[in-house]
Amino acid sequence: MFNKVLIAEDLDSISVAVIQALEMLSVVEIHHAKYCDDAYLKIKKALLDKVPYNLLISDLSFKTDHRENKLTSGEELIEAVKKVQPDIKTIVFSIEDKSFRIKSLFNTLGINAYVSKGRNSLPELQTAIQRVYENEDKIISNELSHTLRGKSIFEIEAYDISLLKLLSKGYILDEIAKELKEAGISPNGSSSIEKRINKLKVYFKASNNVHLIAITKDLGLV
Amino acid sequence: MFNKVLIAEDLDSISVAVIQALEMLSVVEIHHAKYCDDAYLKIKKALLDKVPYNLLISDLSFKTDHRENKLTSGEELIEAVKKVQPDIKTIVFSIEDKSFRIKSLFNTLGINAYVSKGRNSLPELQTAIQRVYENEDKIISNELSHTLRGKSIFEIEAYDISLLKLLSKGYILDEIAKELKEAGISPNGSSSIEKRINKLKVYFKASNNVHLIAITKDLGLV
DNA sequence: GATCACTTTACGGTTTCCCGTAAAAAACTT
DNA sequence: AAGTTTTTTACGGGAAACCGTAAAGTGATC
Repeated sequence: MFNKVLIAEDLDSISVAVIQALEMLSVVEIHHAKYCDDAYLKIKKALLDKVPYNLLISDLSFKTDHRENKLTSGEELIEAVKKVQPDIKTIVFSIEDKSFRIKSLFNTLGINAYVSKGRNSLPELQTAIQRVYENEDKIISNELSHTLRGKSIFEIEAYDISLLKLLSKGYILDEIAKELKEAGISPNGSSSIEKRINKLKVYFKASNNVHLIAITKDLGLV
Repeated sequence: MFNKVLIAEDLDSISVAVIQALEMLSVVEIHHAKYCDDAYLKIKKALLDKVPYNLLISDLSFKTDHRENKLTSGEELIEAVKKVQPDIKTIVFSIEDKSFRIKSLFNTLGINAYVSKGRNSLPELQTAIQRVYENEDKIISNELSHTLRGKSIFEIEAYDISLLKLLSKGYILDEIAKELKEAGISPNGSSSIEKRINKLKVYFKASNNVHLIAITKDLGLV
């Protein structure tokens, strides 16, 4: 089993449970950080001292408070950590359950497992740790695996997300067109953008732009 | 100390920690429900058996899954519980930190304490339980008390929330007017509604309706 | 009950959204 | 290379949002 594990989790109510779960797996060294910055520093320090961590278990969202932090999310933390220690194993333990976001965690960050906080997540987390230790990869906890399978024909792409983001910032069509042109993204004619937004409205069964943003906000796409 | 306490919390990672915290306060009977419906049934059953709960500690948001549930949120649960057992003490333990929503919990549901899940929430939860036991009321955990003080001049009322809710459902002005008339809420002239939405746009610095909904969604108002 | 302050509603003009159609451009086929 | 399909862009008309102003209603005060 892993002998040195770091947990990045802000909620104390969750971290105590995770620590307990790790103890049951007889991990000897279990460390915990409440802020991403702290977690990053611990990993760098351990690396310098030649006693690096084998595994990082991280949440995605961290509450903001009085403290100024460079790294504010699990994504940022993992990205930064992988730069200094590419061989570290990573498990994301988060409440997030939107397939779009989880997929991108595997693809862009190369995490080893994703466990969704839920009604039976502690055992799932334990088996995920076990399987990652045995060098398995791309592990998704039970509760989620079904939602990730049922994929829709119409795949939401990064382009659609940018449109939704710009819309949610209050931009009007012409402004979005201008923005995309400057960013070198195409299609960028206001008519095409209009059409694409229309597709999104059909797909999400939204009756207008306001409705569309409300729905996609709920889904965590923006 | 309370001798019979019910915890309504879906995440197992959190409930084990809360149970532990209660044990430290030497609560003898600690029960736990992962679904609002289960919690409600437990409370009703205990009441019938003449061994009622003294305290309910509830989360606000519960994940949805395959199971069909009547009660889907902590608010609904507390409202239902208070109808069958008005004297029960209630503490909300949630990640929510929007002053508007917390205020309404005290005012409309009459909860006894609110503890925000955070970096030091377990001790805060313990003292809250202690103080509720000593018949103190309207307790707000440390981390939040400051944010609730700094109040704005323009108070967002329930009326505004309904407008935003209807907007986010994709309703157009005339439809909103119609809806409000049927619900007996006034003002309900489309012009007044327009003006009110305009005030909200100024207040939230939104450039149009889409932007407004994006912002208020982020704030958790809708 | 007349005056004043404030709220609610009505109305009109401009802008943007919404939606269909069609032209232009690009990509693909043979 | 010519034809076909698909994607992108352009255009136009009607609906809704946007924004200012004016009228009608409401309530408090004296």
